[in-house]
Amino acid sequence: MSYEPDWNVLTATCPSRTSLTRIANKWTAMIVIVLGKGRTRFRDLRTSVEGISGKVLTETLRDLERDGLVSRHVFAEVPPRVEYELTDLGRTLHTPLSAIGQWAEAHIAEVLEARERYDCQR
Amino acid sequence: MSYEPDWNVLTATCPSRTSLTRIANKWTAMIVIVLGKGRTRFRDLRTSVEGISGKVLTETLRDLERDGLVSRHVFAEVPPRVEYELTDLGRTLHTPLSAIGQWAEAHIAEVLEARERYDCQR
DNA sequence: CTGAATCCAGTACGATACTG
DNA sequence: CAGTATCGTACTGGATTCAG
Repeated sequence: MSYEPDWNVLTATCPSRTSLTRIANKWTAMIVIVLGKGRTRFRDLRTSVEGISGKVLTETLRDLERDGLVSRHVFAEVPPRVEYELTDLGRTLHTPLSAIGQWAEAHIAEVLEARERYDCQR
Repeated sequence: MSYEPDWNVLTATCPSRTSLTRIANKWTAMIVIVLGKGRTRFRDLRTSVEGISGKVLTETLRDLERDGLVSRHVFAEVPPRVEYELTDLGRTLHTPLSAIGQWAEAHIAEVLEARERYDCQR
């Protein structure tokens, strides 16, 4: 009922394409996967998502907040503490995105074999 | 049974991270979504995935082929005809990736509202 | 600790021209 | 038609520094 067939991610100018661009992204995927475990502070996200820089983490979280997928909770403390959490909308995205992460982990052996086959062959 | 908990996309050096990087990508998502409908020639992919350049389409298809997700079928004709198709492995990825595409289409209204709220508020 | 602001290298991507 | 090659540009993303 809420599905609107007018939206089509394959159409260059469709707004849903901009949304796809944001969520079909490795950083978004990993952040949402971590946030799926519960409310998390900035620092812990930084260490959980290995290799992400502070800049990219901040920017990605801002974008996710703007799109209504993540909520930001600031505590008036010293040192400051900021926690991030999936919104209801964000939670609906958690399942599909963690499916992607699990696919990567479950099928990496086959992918590595395929790469070796491809690379040798030339 | 086939799930290997040693693999973890959150670990920077884990091979599964490289696989995630490839598949958690807008072009990959759209190409796999189109290929899910069946074997497709290069030109038709080019027009189905609106806005993709020939260069990026070629490069992405090569990478997908290398990872064993897509197979390439060349016909010795003039003018040349090349068709692409999901492999068995690629087909296992089609469901999660089209779920992402459908999420983008199904929830774009909420996302747009959230953006408006966020942007006005500052 | 959070995260804004700079600076800069590397990459992604598009446009164009050209080949078989 | 299906590429390849080249080029220029815009964006991604890391490192560093600084402020609250």
